[in-house]
Amino acid sequence: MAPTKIRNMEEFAAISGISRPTLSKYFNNPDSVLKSTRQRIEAALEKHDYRPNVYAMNQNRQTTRNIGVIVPNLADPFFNEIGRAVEVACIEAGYSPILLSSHGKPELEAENLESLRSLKPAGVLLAPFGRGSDSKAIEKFGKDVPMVLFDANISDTGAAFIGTDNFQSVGLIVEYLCRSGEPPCLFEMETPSNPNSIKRRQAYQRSMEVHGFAPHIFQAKGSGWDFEEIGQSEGGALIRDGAFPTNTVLCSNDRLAIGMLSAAYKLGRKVGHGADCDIRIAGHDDHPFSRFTCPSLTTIAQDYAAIAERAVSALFRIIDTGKTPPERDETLFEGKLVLRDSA
Amino acid sequence: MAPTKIRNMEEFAAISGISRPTLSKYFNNPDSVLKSTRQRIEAALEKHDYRPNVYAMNQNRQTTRNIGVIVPNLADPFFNEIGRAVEVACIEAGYSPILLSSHGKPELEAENLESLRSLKPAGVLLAPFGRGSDSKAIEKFGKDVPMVLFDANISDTGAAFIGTDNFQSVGLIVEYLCRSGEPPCLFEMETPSNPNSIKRRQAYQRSMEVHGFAPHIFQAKGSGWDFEEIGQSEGGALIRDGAFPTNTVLCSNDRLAIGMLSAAYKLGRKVGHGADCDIRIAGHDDHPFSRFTCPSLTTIAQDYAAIAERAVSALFRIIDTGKTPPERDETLFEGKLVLRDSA
DNA sequence: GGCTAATATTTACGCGCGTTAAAAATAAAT
DNA sequence: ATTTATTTTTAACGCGCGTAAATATTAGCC
Repeated sequence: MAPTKIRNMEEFAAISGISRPTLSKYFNNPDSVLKSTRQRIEAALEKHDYRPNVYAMNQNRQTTRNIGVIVPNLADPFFNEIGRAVEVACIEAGYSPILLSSHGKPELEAENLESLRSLKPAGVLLAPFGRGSDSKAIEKFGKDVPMVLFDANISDTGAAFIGTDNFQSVGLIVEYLCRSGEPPCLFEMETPSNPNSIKRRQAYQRSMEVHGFAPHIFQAKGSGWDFEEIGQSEGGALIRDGAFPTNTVLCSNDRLAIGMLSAAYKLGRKVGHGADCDIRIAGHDDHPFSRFTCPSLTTIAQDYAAIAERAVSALFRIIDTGKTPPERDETLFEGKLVLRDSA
Repeated sequence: MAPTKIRNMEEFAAISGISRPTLSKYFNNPDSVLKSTRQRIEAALEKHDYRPNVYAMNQNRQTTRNIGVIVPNLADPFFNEIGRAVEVACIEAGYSPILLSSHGKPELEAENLESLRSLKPAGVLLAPFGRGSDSKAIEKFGKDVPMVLFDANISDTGAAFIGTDNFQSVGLIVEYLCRSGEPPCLFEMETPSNPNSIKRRQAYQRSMEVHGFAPHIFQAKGSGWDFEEIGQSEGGALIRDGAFPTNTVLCSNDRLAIGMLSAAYKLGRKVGHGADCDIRIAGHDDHPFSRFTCPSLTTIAQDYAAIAERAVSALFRIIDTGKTPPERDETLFEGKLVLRDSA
């Protein structure tokens, strides 16, 4: 905020009385210089408002302080929240996150990886599509750049995977539903784009067996990311036709459930666990809107914060040590049951 | 995808038989070289997979091909959609959009502007908070970098503003509500963070006068971005207490309406325009979820695509001509009435 | 005060590309 | 074929900073 405009580090060195190499060290790591000189630099910084040229900084550096973060779709509140959590964790660690969304298009995922490549990121946090992902491209990328996967796993790809234990979480809600009423049917996509869906289906089947019930799985046609639409049309048709053998439906994710709740309302079916209710509907993910559905949605909350924190720290361990640990870290956090009115 | 790894433009010049300055021209604007040489370059590019170093490219350039896009909150589907539309328009124009979210925190808006500054963007598209924005910082930024505002206006700031005509849109829905039933009350935030809210209040008042009705405005306490929560608690209390003098409520935006619908459901009030309904609720913005609320929400759809296209073209006109037009472009697009079941 | 270890300065080179000016080559026009 | 306009090549410099090596300075500790 001073009258003097500083054009480069040379000038700032002259005006601050600190040598340029020392300044360079400071900007790359403020703690790498003596406390007294750091204070001198920061005092001068206050007065003269100089910022090093980002492009010149990164040009000669083998690795920048950029962290790429790629999620399948920022419009999906789940990825928005977890993306945000990851972003914050990176900033706190002194890195510059670059958050990219593939907007629901798997081909954009590979493109995003390529644009990241030219930014020479120190590491990448990737929530892959799973099915639909160009897994070879991702694997190749992971060999060049430190990469940690989260939310959805691709086996043997990336240095680590952090996600939610679908077997635990689905087991939890199936157990609750069985205990509190009729056993649930499962409603999911026919060709789920997300590998978690597959895990959840398996978990559902296993849990039902454990409780001594026959699993009933209903798969909605259609693909893409319009889950609410599909839940409404396909799920609504199933309700209307009385296709569900029990009065309880577990949806593979909240967005399907939201669509189905909408359909149930239109059909005049009362959803909930009250004596006067026709059907129970539950979801998975604790979508931000599930508190405001009619009725509010019983679901499983994933531990965003823990997943983000762990994914980031796993990545930084690799970046700091400079080598991937021999054993691939696969950490699964537990989901928590969120009881609301719909089931 | 070739075995040879090219390290820099010099090597690529050698291997492709094109001189380095010509390559440099090509990468900055493929159309600036002769068609025949362009084809030669692109043929070589296919074989050898070289990409110029982004950092070295931008280091000496006064202006990059980066376009900064800042929205208040990407978690809000409205900004997500319009941000995405703007992003696509930039890519189509051959620029690299950098989409930043201020995550609902006005102080992050200024920070985002600062981080953009060091990226030397060719231009910036900003959807400001309005109230809460550091309008001086924004104005100052606009003097240094070509900047176009969208969604929310700040007078005399930036080279242009593109948004929705709230007077038209609110007039439209008020007219519909008056014509089809009891005149609407207005439900809004006490201290709206968005200047559109203020415009909508004024538009509501004027429209009610035009139709010969007394305006009834109800303001919810609370601030921040948890509109659904506020709509549910505050709006729900108003319904419960019978505070609304008519049976129709126009919410200042869909997210408030979604919260209010949730509250109405909990209270057992039937929402809609049927004879058996207790209350009508309408919104504004055509939030992606408003099709799936219970009942589906009657609202106003903004023309995202038109706003994005116009904002981007206004910005590029400035960038291309190198100077801001003498007259500040203020374009307002009309909203469209979306009739659904809630009102 | 004297010693050692840590830190800062001086000097100098290189990164990959933008950019310019003059010379050469090519294309377009007559 | 000749002239003219346009494009490409050659050659060379600079950008702002990273980084290395040698030297000078400072800090910490008996």
